[in-house]
Amino acid sequence: MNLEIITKAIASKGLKITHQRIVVYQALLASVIHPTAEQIYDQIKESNPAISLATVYKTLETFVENRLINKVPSPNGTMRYDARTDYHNHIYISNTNEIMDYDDIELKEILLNYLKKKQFENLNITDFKLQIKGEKIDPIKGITIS
Amino acid sequence: MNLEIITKAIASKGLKITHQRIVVYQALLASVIHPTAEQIYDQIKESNPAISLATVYKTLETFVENRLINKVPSPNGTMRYDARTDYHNHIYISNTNEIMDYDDIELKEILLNYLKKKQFENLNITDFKLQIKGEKIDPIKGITIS
DNA sequence: GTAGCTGCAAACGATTTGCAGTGTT
DNA sequence: AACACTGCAAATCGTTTGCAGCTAC
Repeated sequence: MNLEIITKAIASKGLKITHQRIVVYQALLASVIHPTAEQIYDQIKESNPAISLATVYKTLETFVENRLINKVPSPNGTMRYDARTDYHNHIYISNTNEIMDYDDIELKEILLNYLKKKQFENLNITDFKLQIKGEKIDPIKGITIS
Repeated sequence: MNLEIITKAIASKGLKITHQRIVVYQALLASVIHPTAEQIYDQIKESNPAISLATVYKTLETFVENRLINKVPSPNGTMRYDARTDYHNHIYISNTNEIMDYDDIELKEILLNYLKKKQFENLNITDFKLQIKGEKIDPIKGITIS
C-alpha cells in the first residue's frame, strides 16, 4: 500500500527505514492470511532475492516489540503475524489451517460490556478476543457470515 | 485424584493402561497451571525416574487425539496441556506466563446466544472461547474475579 | 502371542544468536 | 562517523521419529 504511510509508521517508532523493513511491512499489510515468517520471506524474496530469513524474523520481532504488528500463536505451533492492531477477533479453521479475521461492532460492545461489569482484581487486561475454532464444510469455498 | 477414574477414562478410549499414562494423566489432572510437556515430565520423573520425555510427548498427543485432554498454544510458542475438556475460557497473563481458567455460566450464555444469532455459512464451529490477555499488577498475588 | 507401548538417540522444524560487514542517519 | 541493521552460518529449543526391546491384554 502507500509507501509514505509505511515509512512514517516505521519512523514513528524511532526505527531506521531500511528496504527490508519496508518490504516486510508491506507484505504483511497486503496479506490476509496471517502469514508465518517463512511465508512472508518466500513472498518477498521474489522481488528481493538478497533478503535473509533471519532478517525477516528480526524485523517482525522488532515490529511486534514496537506494537506495529501482532504475533498470533496458531494451534499447529508456528507463529503467525497480523498487521492489524485494532480490535478484531479470529476464526481458526482447522482443516485448512487458515486464520480469518472476524469483526463485529455488536460483539465488541457485548464483550466490553461484560468485562466492564466484572471486577478483575490484580489484573490489567491488555487484550481480549473471541476465538472461534471450526472447520470448513467445503474446504475450497469461503466462509460467509451474516 | 481417583485412580479408578483415571484408568477408566484411559480404557474407555481403547488405550492400554500403562503406568506412564496413568502418571501423566494424573499429573495433568492435579495441575492448575496448564503445564508444558516438559513441566509434566519434570514433575513425574521424581517418582518415576525411568520415564522418558518422548513418552510424555507421545502420551499427551495420544490423549489429545482421543479427546481426553486439550492442547493449548501459548503466546510464547510452546504448547501447554489442559485436562479440562468442558467449556471454559482462558486468561493469559503475560508477565508471569500463566494460563488461568476462567469460567462463567453467564458468559457462556452470552456467547452461545450471540453465535446462535449469526449465520456462519460453510463453517462448522467446534469450539469458541473468550481469550483474555493481561498482566498481573502484583506478580506475586493471585487474581480474583467478581 | 501379538499388537501396542516405551525409551533411547538421532532427526527435525521453527526460531534465535554471534559476528563481521553494510547502510542509514 | 557512529550506531543500528543485515546476512550468513551455527546454535538452540521444543517436538517428533525410527527402531529395538518390553508389556498389557
